[in-house]
Amino acid sequence: MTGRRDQLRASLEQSIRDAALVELRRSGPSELSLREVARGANISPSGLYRYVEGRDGLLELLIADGFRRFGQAIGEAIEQAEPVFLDRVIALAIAYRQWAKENPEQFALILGTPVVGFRPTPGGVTSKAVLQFGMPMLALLVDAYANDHLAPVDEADNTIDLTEFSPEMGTVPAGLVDISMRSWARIHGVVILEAFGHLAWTQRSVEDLLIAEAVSIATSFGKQRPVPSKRR
Amino acid sequence: MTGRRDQLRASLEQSIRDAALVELRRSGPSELSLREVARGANISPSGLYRYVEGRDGLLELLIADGFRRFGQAIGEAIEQAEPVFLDRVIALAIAYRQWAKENPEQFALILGTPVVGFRPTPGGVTSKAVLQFGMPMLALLVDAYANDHLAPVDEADNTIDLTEFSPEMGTVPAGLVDISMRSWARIHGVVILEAFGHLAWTQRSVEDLLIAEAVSIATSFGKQRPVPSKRR
DNA sequence: TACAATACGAGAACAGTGTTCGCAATGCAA
DNA sequence: TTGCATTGCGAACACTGTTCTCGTATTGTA
Repeated sequence: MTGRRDQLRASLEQSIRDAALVELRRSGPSELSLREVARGANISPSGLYRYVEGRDGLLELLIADGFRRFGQAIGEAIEQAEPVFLDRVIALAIAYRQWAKENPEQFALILGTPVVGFRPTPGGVTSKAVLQFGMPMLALLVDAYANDHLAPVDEADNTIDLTEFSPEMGTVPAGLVDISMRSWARIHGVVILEAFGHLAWTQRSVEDLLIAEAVSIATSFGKQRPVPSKRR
Repeated sequence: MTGRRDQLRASLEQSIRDAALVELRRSGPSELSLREVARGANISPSGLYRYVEGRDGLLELLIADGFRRFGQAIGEAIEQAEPVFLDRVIALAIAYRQWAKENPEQFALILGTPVVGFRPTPGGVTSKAVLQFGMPMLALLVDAYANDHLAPVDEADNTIDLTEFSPEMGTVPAGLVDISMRSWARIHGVVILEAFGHLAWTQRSVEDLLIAEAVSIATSFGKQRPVPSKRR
């Protein structure tokens, strides 16, 4: 099982992962060069094909890794925040932006323009990672809903079966999924505009903008409670 | 002025534009092939360089064209809507999504992952086109504000000088620019998530989601007025 | 009209890319 | 030790963007 061959293979797989990440950070998603990765991993270009299914396979590796790390960062940020809906949404938003700023190439790789010719394998590594990514955000809402921190959700609406994606989540009211997607879209909208340089023309603080969005999300969907600083 | 040479040049320039658009629609932004465009325009690859400054120049052409057409589509949609804030925001959102769906490659080109190695020339074609793109959205808010359709905006806040970008707009309260960016981000967030396939896992209607966002934007920033269907 | 200047288009060439194929060497199990 | 699957490599192929050179065609001018 752990013969010499397996050890070498494992170590080389790691080298390739590392070299690919380095190369991604240097060149961006669409310019990622297989030959350059091979050089970084001290292997011939053709030899790379024993470990990776061409360029698309390498990208799938990086995409899965990106979703996994991004989701983990978000999950940790939410858990470390006070167990209050508003605080958690703000923590989520800030963590979302921070990860995007710290990993711009990987952020662009997983949530930017899809690399054409690449379709994630239905049951493959990517699909699983995408769920690991999305679950902390949905769980935040499911938790808040269970703890009665959310404004009433239309339960009469049909429910959505998520067991296929996340067994422990089970079935969830469709309204909750809508809220989740809308909240995600709002945070994502600000972050991706900034990440791709479309807010560069203004001097306004993007962080302030993002926090305003988070507060707005929390007050829109959360139970009304007095906010100490400002009231409108 | 309009000698034979100028005619040929103008016609070939058009051919190149057309061929580039066709090629973009076929292959996507990062795979756009200069040689393929040359083939489509019945010219040699090297001959293309008499008309276009390499691949980046060709992309700048397409980016400028995309921003221009996108902005125009949005502007027309807003003008054709009833001169009511809510209606106009909904029209904006729907037009935004529709253009993205009808021009997916160009949408990805102008608002997706930036093509690395490409930086828009400061005073060049692109910068101008970006403004043509953004102005209808900002104008929508400036108009609504002037006509007293908006909730009070903090005027004590400093104002932002836009004469550099748009002479007729002049200086605008910073709060208005913030609202504009936040509104844009909310619509953009939904649309780009859908465009890049991240909402494919759900069966919920993205159009419903988007309209809900538009309504929420209008009620957040607009003057309160009774809404016939639902109240919360 | 004749000429020089300019613009133009094409072809060859270069360095780079992803990918495939066959061949030798190596590790492993029988 | 023998047989076999795994591994890595080099060569090759068809591409790519870009540059350079070299005739040709068009233009403005003398």
